[in-house]
Amino acid sequence: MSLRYALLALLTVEPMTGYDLYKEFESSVGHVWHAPDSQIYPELRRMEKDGLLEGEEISWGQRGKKRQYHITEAGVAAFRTWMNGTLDYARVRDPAHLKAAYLEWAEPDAAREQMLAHIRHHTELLQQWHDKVREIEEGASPMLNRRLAKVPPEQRRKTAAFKKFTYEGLIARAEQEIAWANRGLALIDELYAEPETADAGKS
Amino acid sequence: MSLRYALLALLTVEPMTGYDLYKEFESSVGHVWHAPDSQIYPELRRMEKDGLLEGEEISWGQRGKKRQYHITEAGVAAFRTWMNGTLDYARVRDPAHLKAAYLEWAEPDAAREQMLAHIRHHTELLQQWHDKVREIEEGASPMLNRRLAKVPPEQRRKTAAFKKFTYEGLIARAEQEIAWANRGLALIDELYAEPETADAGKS
DNA sequence: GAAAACATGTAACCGGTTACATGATTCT
DNA sequence: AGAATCATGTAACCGGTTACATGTTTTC
Repeated sequence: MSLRYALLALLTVEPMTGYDLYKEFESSVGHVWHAPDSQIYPELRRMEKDGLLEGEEISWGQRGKKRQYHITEAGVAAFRTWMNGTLDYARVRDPAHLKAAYLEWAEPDAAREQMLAHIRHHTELLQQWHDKVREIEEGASPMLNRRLAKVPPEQRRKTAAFKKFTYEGLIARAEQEIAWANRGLALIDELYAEPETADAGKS
Repeated sequence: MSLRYALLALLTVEPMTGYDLYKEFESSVGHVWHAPDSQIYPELRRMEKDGLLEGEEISWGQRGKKRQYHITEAGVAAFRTWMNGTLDYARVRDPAHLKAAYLEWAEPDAAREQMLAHIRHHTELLQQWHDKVREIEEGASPMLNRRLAKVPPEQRRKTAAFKKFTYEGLIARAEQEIAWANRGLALIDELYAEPETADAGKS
């Protein structure tokens, strides 16, 4: 159900179309919550039916039109309620660590490749998140700037600080994952390249 | 589809019933991959149909019976193939960080409570994982011991090392999450308890 | 004129969750 | 005798993914 609140979060800034929101899910919010367009459009309809949003047909060019949604008071209240409530944490389900636990079943090169893939994956994320933090620090994030413009001055510091705090957490996590995978590479080397204990016995 | 491979991983040690496997999912593998019994039983049936397992009716007490599954050669091959292949990483979907990004919408106490809940959650996990590592180090893990007994001597070191490596990664992650939430608490205090800038303006 | 971007959906499927349902055995 | 544990499922639902489908507008 977090998709709904991610959408509400964005719509507290300004009215948007499904496509606008989808674009945001490919960049800003997409860094903490991903959603494909095929999930966004129907969810917006449901949210409208539930009174959290109001949609308005807007013409676009000659024949085209688009539907712009703005958040209702009920929507703001729902978002606030969600923000004040507690989350329940999902049970662990982590394919990378599941595989790591049985890495003795993989060929040494395949095992190394898993660790390298883990590093590549998290390095990419790290890059994105670093860029985001820099954007926030330089005041170069369009979405955040529009949000800040809407918010009373005393709140601006908080708004920016929590965004930065979020990305810093993600960065620390990615760095940890990279460090772990590097330890994995070292471990694989240690376990498989042992020249002196020349035990030729093979299974 | 990881459930299937988690089940195969366990069944490489010895034949088990659905209930045995379910118990393991509450303790050992459950730490990296959770699954409820209602998912395990039908999956075992499907795996049998796919030739990865063979089930055998075993009588239990007077009238009772249970179905014990053992892995087939095809099952071992499928597991090995999965272990040698690469994983694709799911897109980020992280409710805790999503909420953190908009924490200015929560009451200060609610914001603190989120951070405390984050700390509590990860402290619990940390506890479990530390216990697991200790168990591995002391050779007190029944499942791992049975696995080690089945494996050729040269492999034992690897088998235990990768388990420990996995848990150490989870521990480092949990510690990082706790550190992040503590930084969050400090940030909330800093942002909300600012006595000198007595800006009485409220929205 | 073609390609990229804007715009909005439906449908089939899949993995996972929650609730329901039942009964046997073993332990105290 | 009753509780805990062993044992095995079904069914409804839900959130998310992938594929399909279509058309407009803007940019090059």
